[in-house]
Amino acid sequence: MTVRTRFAPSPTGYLHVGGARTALFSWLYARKHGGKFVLRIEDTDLERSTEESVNAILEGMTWLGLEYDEGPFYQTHRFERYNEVIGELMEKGLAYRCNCSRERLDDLRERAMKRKEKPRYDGHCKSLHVDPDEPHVIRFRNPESGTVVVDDLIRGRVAFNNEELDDLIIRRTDGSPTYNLTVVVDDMDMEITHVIRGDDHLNNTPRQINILRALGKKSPIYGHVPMILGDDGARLSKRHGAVSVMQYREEGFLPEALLNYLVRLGWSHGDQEIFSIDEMIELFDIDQVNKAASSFNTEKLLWLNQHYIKADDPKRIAHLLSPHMGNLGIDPTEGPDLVDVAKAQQERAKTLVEMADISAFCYLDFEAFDEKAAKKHLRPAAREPLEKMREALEGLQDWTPEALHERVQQVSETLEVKMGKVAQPLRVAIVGRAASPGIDVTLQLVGKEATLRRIDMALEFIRQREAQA
RNA sequence: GCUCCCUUCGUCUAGUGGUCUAGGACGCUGGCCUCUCACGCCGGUAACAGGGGUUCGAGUCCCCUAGGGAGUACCA
Repeated sequence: MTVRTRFAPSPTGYLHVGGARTALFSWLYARKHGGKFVLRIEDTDLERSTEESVNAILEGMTWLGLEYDEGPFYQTHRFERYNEVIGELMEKGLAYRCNCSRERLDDLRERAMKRKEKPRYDGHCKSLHVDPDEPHVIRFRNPESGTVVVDDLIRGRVAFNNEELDDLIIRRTDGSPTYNLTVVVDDMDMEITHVIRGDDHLNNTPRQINILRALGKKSPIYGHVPMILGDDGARLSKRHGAVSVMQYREEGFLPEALLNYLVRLGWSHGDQEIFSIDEMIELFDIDQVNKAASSFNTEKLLWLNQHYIKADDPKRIAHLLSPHMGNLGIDPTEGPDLVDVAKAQQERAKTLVEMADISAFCYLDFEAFDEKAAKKHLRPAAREPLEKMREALEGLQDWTPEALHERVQQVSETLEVKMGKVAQPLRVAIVGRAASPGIDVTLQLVGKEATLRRIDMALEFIRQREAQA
């Protein structure tokens, strides 16, 4: 049997991390077993579905590299097929027309709640004849007794009593099919073998199995993955910051970091934290996924992101960094090679946005020195070291880290001070802040011209300070 | 309300009856390294929701309680 899994989002918003993880698990399962991964867009809710959402979901999947083998299939293109199946159920007496008014239904629900019972449709129209020409919905005739057992890959055996279920609507008054019918038909037609989806669907599963049975089909294997909560343990929502996958890209995250974070949320392989895509495919197993919901922890994602930034090829980092430099109004071709910058900053940034921020000095003069840094390092005592450095650098032709390092060292030896006494003021002078890569590399990236100009700025700053004192 | 699901450090998790005075990771924190920041290295902090059973022995099996979550739509 060839494994076939699917991801079936409804296009009512962007791709969020919960959906992305479900898609990842589904994708991994298919990849692991040499199967196919199908993408299906569940857009039968014509009111809420939008094309922008479809595009946002597709974009998110592409960014994460979760490529699908078939699809995207759109449910709105398959209404004819759904009606065919509904017709089949009608013919076999497994579905019936119902013209109960909303008022009657609301009343029914209210009374059941009052009696402390689960609200269920009472089957009022089950044995009545409803004229096909008058407005009506079609309901599925759910078995009245017996149990439905779901052997869930993650939850284990879960049993439901048919008494708890009611005759659900499978076609609306406007003729459109409803979710529980379309999933069943699609999973059946697309020959989905493993349905891996969010556990908010666990309660729907027995209904779907019943429809499948009525159609004389075997049900697929289910795996209901728990949901993801926000940092605070509450349900993930917009107030938790980035929940949209694409927003993580904008915030400077690497797709492999998000993927690695997501795969470890609810799943583990011993003590291993870092997984390449190939390792995930090899080691992941859906039945080892935790049953409990887990909280999204941005701190750990940040750590993983830094790990991947550190480990990646500087050329790729530079490539990904480029647009973030652009966001700061910097054209990276007008200055040092961005690859060298990336190489110098790889160990210093948790995100590409942060890397762009701490690298801007390589391309642009800053407006002002960081207040704290200037106060501490651009003081009168720094004037002499800076003047000496300026002299030492002005005549330097060989602007390489080695030569630069030597000059800084020479100046500190001449002045008989520790290297920090020279390097720190110099750093603040040319970077504007107190932190940067090694002073030699920093000098190299800034370049001779800007270095001398900025040292002069710093000296002027110190002079003014002396004048004020 | 009713049905279903869940419960190990703050967070992600290991743990499938004895090797658990509960391991790893993030975070936080002490130190080392050091021209700054970061990286790296060494150390510390912190958990089996509560209560009953079963068993020679329970984080691990069963029951109850509590607390979370989902569903209960002519949404998906």
